[in-house]
Amino acid sequence: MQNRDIANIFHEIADILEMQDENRFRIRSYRNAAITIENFSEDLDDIYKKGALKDVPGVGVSIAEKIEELIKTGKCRFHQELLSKIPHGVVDIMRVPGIGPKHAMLVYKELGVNNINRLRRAAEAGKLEALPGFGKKLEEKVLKGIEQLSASEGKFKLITAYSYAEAIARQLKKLKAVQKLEFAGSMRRKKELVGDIDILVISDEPEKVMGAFVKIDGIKEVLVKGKTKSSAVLSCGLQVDVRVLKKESFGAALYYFTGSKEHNVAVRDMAKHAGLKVNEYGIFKGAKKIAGRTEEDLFKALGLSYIEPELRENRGEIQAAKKNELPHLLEERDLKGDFHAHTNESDGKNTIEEMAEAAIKKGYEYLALTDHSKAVTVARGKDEKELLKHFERIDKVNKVLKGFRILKGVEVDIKSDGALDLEDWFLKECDVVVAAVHSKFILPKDEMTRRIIKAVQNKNVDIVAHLTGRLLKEREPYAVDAEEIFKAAKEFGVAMELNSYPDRLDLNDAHCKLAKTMGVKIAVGTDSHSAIQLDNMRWGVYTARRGWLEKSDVLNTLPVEKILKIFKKS
DNA sequence: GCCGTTTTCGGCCCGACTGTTTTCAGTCG
Repeated sequence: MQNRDIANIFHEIADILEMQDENRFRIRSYRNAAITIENFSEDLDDIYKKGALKDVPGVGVSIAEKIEELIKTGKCRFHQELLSKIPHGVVDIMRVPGIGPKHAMLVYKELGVNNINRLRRAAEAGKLEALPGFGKKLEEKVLKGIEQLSASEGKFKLITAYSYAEAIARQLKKLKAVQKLEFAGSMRRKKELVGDIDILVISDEPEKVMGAFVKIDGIKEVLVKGKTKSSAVLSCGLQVDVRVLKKESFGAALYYFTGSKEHNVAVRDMAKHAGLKVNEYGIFKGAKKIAGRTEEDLFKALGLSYIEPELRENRGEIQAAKKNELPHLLEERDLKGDFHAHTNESDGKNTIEEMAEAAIKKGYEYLALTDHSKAVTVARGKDEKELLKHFERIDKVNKVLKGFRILKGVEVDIKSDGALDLEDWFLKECDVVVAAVHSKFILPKDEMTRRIIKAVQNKNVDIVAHLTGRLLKEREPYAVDAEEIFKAAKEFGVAMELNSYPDRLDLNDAHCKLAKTMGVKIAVGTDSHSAIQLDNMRWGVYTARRGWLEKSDVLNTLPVEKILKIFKKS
């Protein structure tokens, strides 16, 4: 049973308890546990075997027992009992915007509505209007909500959200009334997938900003329009929230609306114990406001060092900030090169020269060209002989480049038994060997893990690329024991790639943090298939930052001589 | 149901907007 499945069950337990109007703190416990589990990089299965379930934050006696039951039997009696009272479909109803636990329970009890389809029929028949607490407007809202639900199902890749958000920001910034504009929310925290765009604006004329926002290009429907807050849905299904604030409280609002919710709750809890109140207008000691203008002021007032947005997930950053032990996060300008790029030799678009030129423009000292090996036929992979010829061409280009070096590399395929697709004598000739899986994604976890570890053990391998093979919103990660592979990587001095391709971001943030604590070096690479894609490094750096990585954790912050020494074949 | 530099019991974040209501409950972030 995967972490994801266990988390889903705890979410559902929380949902049902909510509908039953249970103690809200009990509900929160299940919710917290679910959130922790879905973000956990280690498999609960393994933690259970180590007997360490209760070390997981938010997991106590009761939840640990349920996890054990789920791992052993695949089921949880408590969950089943709850479901016998309130079926799946009723819980689903709460996904309709505007419908919460109270309304969902009401329509189930009064009208027997037990799924979204029936809810729609009931609304269309005008049956909701008559219910206590409902009315004509709420009924209309439900119908709209159901429509919206199917349109906006799922989240958006960070890169997609950015492209929409930046377009909206450009339009809003044209207004004189807009003095300052910032993105907040999960987008500012650089989560790989985001559910909506949060925009904060400083203005003394909020009506003008609200008025202009709801008329912006690309808006399909306005959901809420208030004095200082409006929400709208774009035709792509992405929701945009805009809030207008005064200068004096902008820092507090930016902090508040950046989240995460879990981080905010923990910080406000801490502040409360210190006799302070934190809200989106500032920090208050009694009635007196002691901070609010900037985020820096806020952290100071809270006795914390500044926490970068990417870290605000309540994963230990608050404790670290108290002790002034936060990491100094990686920045894009720390990077001196890129270890993963393709040319038109295999499935890339550009030539050796064009790729080098683009890397030089980025200010890099080196770029590894790592075309595919022969087994990856769809990518026009090459054999040893062909790649040697390719290397000769690279040598020629290198001769005329000054202060820059193209590293001769390959992305060698890891075959299903863990053997490499190219012979050792050839791999020895390479400056950089990147190894990766490109086929048979469906192997059982232990086989896949063994397969990759076997590649790690090959003396010529320097980096393992895109460990889980996931494609965001398209392909699930394949089953693999990251911790075991990191152990091997540490032992054999192999680096793990953080693939910056915006659809991959593989390793993910949790993997990065785990690798760091295990002392495994990370290579941030773009896997570029064209010159322009070298700019994708940005997305990898964001994920690295979310994974607490510092300059010293990342291999391609080193100068080329050191890199060559590290990669030197023995 | 979880948790502990005040605690093993008594706490557990905070405000805007909406709709259905005449003062507030529900939902959302």
